[in-house]
Amino acid sequence: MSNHNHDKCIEAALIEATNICVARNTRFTPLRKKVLELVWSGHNPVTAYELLDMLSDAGRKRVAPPTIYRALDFLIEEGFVHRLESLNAFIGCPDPAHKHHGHFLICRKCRTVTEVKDDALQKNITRAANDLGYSCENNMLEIMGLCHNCKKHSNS
Amino acid sequence: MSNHNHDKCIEAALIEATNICVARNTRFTPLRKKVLELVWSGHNPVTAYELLDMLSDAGRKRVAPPTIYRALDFLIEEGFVHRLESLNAFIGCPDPAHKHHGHFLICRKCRTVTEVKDDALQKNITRAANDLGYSCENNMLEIMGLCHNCKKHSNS
DNA sequence: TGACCAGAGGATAAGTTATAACATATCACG
DNA sequence: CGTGATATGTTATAACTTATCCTCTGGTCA
Ligand SMILES: [Zn+2]
Ligand SMILES: [Zn+2]
Ligand SMILES: [Zn+2]
Ligand SMILES: [Zn+2]
Repeated sequence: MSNHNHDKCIEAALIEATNICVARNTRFTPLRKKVLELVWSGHNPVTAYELLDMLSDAGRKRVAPPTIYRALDFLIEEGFVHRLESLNAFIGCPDPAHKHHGHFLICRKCRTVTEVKDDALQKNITRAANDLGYSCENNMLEIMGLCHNCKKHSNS
Repeated sequence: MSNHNHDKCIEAALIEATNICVARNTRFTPLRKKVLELVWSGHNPVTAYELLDMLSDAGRKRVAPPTIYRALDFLIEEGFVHRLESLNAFIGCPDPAHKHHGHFLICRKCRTVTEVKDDALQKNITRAANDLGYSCENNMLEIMGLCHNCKKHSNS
């Protein structure tokens, strides 16, 4: 992710989410919008409690966990956010318009997360399930390693 | 998994673990053995606290969470047990002799879990990571759906 | 207009999962 | 034995998630 203008990422995510909610006639309330914006504060996963703190810092009076979890439920339901199971954390989806399962690359050093978009891989996964008699309704893939950047600059 | 003699599964898992620990010169203590046996009580995932209850029921005086978590750490480290991230639960590995990452099929109805052993799939995953500049040190794939049996007998 | 209803979100509490920190027991080995 | 390393016990608490109840608001439709 290096040094890009991240404001653009945030803005684009918010605009796309807004459009999708209009199209679906779902309610993109100020709270939900704010939480999505906070999720997009970086290309790193954030936990529910980090969001809680961020939201509380942002002028509002201290909010309680259910507030965050409800907003996240909505955002996940709409496909704006994915949950990273191995981290108990959340990350914005760069392509919420197309329904898909979450496949992620996670850098163990800098914690940058990149979403994998690979149709061949998804087909391969579905086939593997079918081969063993299972249907594939949902699947998650989380790959832990070092990102390009951290590989270069590090010896571990 | 249907109706097999599950005692054989348990016995085989314990024997193999014993052999591996002898070969590696690691300590397969009574506690660790007991926990592995409990993990293998079925082909379904068990949570740490379920293990805690089982262990406590099994005559011993009530044990505390760290006891279970430490035993699980060991069993996972040795490859006898995998952790299912999406369920916060644990399951025995049918092939601990060969190092591999955990790829699972999980039936959302009966909770049976089947481990996928598919080298082509693993290669595909590693390639997908490399394509995006990441190394793949570790990865987990969890596929949720219906097993063969539940597909037949159900309408949902 | 005003009764009604559904959904969002605030407040409180509790349930579930996991670890920190420290004490003690057991084992391997000289 | 004595010593260090590893394993287990004990207590407390952190971290994550959900249930429940209640109020408010905005829309629907006699
Ligand atoms: Zn996505
Ligand atoms: Zn990195
Ligand atoms: Zn395995
Ligand atoms: Zn099933």
